[in-house]
Amino acid sequence: MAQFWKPGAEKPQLLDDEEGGVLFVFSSAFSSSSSGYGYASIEKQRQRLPVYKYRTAILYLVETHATTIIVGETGSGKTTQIPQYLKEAGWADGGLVIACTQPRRLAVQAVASRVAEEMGVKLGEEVGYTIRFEDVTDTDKTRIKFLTDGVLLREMMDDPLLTKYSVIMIDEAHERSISTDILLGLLKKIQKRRPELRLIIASATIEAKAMSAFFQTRRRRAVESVEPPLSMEPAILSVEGRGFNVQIHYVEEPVSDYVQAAISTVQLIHDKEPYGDILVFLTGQDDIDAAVKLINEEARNGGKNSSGLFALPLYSGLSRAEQELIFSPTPRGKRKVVVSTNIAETSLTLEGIVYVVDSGFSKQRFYNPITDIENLIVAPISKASARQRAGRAGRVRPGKCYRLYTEEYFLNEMSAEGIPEIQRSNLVSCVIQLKALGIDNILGFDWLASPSPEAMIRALEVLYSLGVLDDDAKLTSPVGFQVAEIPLDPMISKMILASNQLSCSEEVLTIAAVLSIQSIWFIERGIQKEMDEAKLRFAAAEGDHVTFLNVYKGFLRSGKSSKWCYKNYINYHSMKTVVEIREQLRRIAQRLGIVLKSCDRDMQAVRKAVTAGFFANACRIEPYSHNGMYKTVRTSQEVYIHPSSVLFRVNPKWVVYQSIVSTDRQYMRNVISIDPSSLTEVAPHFYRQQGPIF
DNA sequence: GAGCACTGC
Repeated sequence: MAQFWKPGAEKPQLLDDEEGGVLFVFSSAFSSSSSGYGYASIEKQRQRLPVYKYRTAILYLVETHATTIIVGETGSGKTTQIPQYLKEAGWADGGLVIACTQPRRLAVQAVASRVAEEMGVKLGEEVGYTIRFEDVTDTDKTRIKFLTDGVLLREMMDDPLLTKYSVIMIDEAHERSISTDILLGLLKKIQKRRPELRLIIASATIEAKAMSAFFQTRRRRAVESVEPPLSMEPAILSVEGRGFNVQIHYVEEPVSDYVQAAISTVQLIHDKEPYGDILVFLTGQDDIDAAVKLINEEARNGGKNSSGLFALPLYSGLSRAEQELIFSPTPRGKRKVVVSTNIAETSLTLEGIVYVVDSGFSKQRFYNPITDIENLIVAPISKASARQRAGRAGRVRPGKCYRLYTEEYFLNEMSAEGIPEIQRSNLVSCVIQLKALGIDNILGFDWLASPSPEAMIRALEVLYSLGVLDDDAKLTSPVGFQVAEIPLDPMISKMILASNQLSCSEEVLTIAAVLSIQSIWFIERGIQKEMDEAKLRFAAAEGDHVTFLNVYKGFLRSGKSSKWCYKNYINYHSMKTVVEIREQLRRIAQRLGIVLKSCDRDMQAVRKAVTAGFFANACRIEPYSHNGMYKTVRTSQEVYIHPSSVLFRVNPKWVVYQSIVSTDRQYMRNVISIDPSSLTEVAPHFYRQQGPIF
């Protein structure tokens, strides 16, 4: 491990961290020159951040090491300060740019505007940001650029060595999103070609050792031609956070029902503890709605200990108004309980939380490459997640965290880190992106965590069947390159390409945009009947895809009205996103030479285009089936049409689906009826191999 | 008869 201290400075201490690894900590503040901006109060605030006393150390490490790993808890100020330190030290001189990536759009925007404010510059000039649909940068002026890691990956398609950047900081690396993992693998490759490029990997947890081992190049010797010599060995620096102390409580015996246990714990806190809001982590909408109802009923029925207690749900599917409720300050004499999914673990930060109740579970995605199905499964969280959850209690003052599992379980059974997303997902998009960047040997790629060979092979098979890869697993021309250019699931991209010859690109672009978001329907319990009736107003006999076209037309006709959406139980937010994605796709399609044409009422063409992308997901209803059982053509799996589909209970003989959700049954989502002859027509190579099926 | 969370030229 890298050992460094600045000559003449106090020698840093080596400390054992709690996982038994060695960390590098500086024991006293380093002197730091003022940056000279005329904002005294902001400058003072900056200096109060924990990261400030490491300023000189960070700059020295970045100068002398190709890769610097910074472990810093929330509140250390690393995200906003380090890019500024680098800029002040001259890393953006000569027209170069300092990049800092985030996994989420909101974080990119928030951090960029904060940094622009601190520097006293207009956002979009010296400090800018880029997220999908929004490029707030100026090619000539922007020196510090915040962006999502997905955008940086896309930028590599045009500039594989990312030559305009002098330093790239990958933030929140511990979250291990697919994009982060791919990016880190590629950046390691770039480093070999561009030794002058500096990487900073910022992570909240002590995964630093694994990360450091990954960036350890075989060539251990330093590059000595430069001064000071550049070490290829990663440096690790730990920066403390600024959270308050959180006292952890465990249950003595394992609980059997964590919803019930969470409710009792909330009541216990309300009964015994001083004021302060409570955040409860459960797994999904079902659990959450049930818990909220029970807590509020107890409070209303005048349970003597429950007065003043009120509970609110929090999950991604909530409307704007419901979300605002959660962020409004708690009235005096009241105690707010927010019952949330994982969304409150990383994406949203609630102020005023003093108590956290942690069920120890979350819903996680798992991919099975054999069946090619992604499942959502309630699974135990990792120690890292548990710490993150606990930390939510210490933002305003010292707090308490009640874990609904035993200490013994936490210490001995809970895994240190979660399984990285790349090992839990379908890899088609990831593989095509690597192929487009010229990485031909996917199996031999230098992964931070290697996906299973089965998953990689499955992805290669799917891409081969789509005609995106050839026999040598190289991108085909033009189809492969075109599909890679479109920022969507390759099956959807293939559907768009097919629409060109079928003269229905206008319709298919709309369908593609809708298929690439979660759902356009507004979801609320208790009003199912009204919602179903509203859906019937748009329902098309062909299936969900054509229904989406009807909704989109209606939305445009209403003048993109939010009222119209509300009246029709359609998610206004989703529709706005659909319009944006469609516009982006329209531009890309035109660049790819796709002629924008409408097929008017000829839905045959639309069905054929959908089939050209999703032929591998063809299903036939079981003969004499009275419960709507289908079998997939490829693997003969039992599947059913999802109750949210307009084809639910309609059960046409042949369908293709977009995806499968797996609960007690395997449900097909987004289903369209097809003519089986079109399968052999659009994918003869695929259906000839499968043997006689009709 | 039913939905963890993010994200992309």
